[in-house]
Amino acid sequence: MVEPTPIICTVDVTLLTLQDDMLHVLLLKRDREPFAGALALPGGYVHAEADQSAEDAAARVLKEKAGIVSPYLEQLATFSGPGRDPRGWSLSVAYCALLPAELLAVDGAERQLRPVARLPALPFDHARIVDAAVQRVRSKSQYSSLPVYLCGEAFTLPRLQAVYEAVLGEPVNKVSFRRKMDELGMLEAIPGAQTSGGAHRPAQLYRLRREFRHALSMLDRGINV
Amino acid sequence: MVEPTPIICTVDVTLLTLQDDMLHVLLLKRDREPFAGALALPGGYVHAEADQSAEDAAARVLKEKAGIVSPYLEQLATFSGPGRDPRGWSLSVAYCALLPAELLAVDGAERQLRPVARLPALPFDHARIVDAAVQRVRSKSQYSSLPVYLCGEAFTLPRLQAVYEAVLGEPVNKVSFRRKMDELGMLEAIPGAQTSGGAHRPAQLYRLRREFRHALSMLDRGINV
DNA sequence: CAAATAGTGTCTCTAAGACAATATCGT
DNA sequence: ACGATATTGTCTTAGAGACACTATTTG
Repeated sequence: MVEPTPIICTVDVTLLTLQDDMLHVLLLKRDREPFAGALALPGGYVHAEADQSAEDAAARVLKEKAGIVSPYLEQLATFSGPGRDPRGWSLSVAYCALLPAELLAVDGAERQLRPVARLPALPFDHARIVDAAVQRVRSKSQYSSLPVYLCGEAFTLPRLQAVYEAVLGEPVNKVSFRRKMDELGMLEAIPGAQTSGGAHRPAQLYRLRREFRHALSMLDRGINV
Repeated sequence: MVEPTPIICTVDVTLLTLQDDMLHVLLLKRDREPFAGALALPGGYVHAEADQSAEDAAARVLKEKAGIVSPYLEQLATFSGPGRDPRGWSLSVAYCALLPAELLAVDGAERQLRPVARLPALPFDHARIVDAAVQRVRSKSQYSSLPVYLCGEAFTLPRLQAVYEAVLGEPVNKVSFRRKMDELGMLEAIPGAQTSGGAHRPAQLYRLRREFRHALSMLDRGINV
């Protein structure tokens, strides 16, 4: 058998963040064909010369096209077929990244955050990719600490709870939430650091324990690939 | 920017089955380079001309190389990099299939079932792929009905429980198991059908309800992509 | 009826949610 | 002291597991 027809190999990254307590996705204005000028997910070719893996390519694309280095980058799924890209039979490895909104610079035209609940029409099969990302994040948030990636370095428990609620789209029980966070043992109170300003009791600030900074706890469900 | 260097696009399928109450994986003797003669996962190029998607390619490979049409075929993850295939920078979309052992014809030399707990050395990164498949199946079995794909058409509850225990590698509570199966409402007793032969009470035979034949219940955890 | 496995009833234990009391701020 | 939000204590409830009992077959 001979080498088959080359296949277009790309990566696409769904970068999710929280704005106004709603999940938003980063969209970039495409600067070349196909779909030049349209808003789309950051994406690009896998470069055999530059990349050591598809994940490397995703990180590179995110850095080059959006100037972002995300601490969380997870492979979602791979989408493929003859019809998803007008250039021909293509295959795209989709990734999902999470970032606190504070670390995200968006300028009006080129980079935009759009709420995932009201997306514009997207080129390729990017709508399906965003759907898969949101579903994955929701699902993992039910049993893992994934939403901490949407908070900054320091956060209060009420704030973290609000983030969980925003991601899950439903209220969570306060007592159970705190019990769970306590059991997980991933957070530590920042000594002496508390919120201030409101006309009410200040809240304790927490941060991820060092051991968990770069290793998200999945409760050993073995879901992550 | 010009089109980048072509990338080798393949699929690999981890077909798991149960033999002697242990998970086994199907390995084929490779008939061409690289690694001709070695045992490896069924795999092959994605054909832009023939396949409508990578999943199609996986189904085709399984059919052509092993003569199998699996009712369950799930995308696992995509593995890529310059070093995993001696032919060059390659990308493989890995799939996981499940099949009852009765439907699997293995001849001594060309096709073999090997226990996942004692795998021979495998070419490429096939060992990692099998690991990912086993992990995924174990994980999903904790909250879904996935193991029914390892049983045949009809099965008893004690048998199904044994399958769960084999997959999970730990005993499961009989009462809870039956309660759960009952709640799920996916099984139905086959009227009048019972096991026979043993010197003991016969067991009721069950089958998947029609609604669930081709739609595995994931308990709405939204894990599947 | 004895042995063996199938199927069920029920108690206990654990985890999650509801509810409400207490704590600590700014005004 | 009052309003507001944070934090904690405890009761209730739902689900999972332990255990033991009943049921049905063959020899």
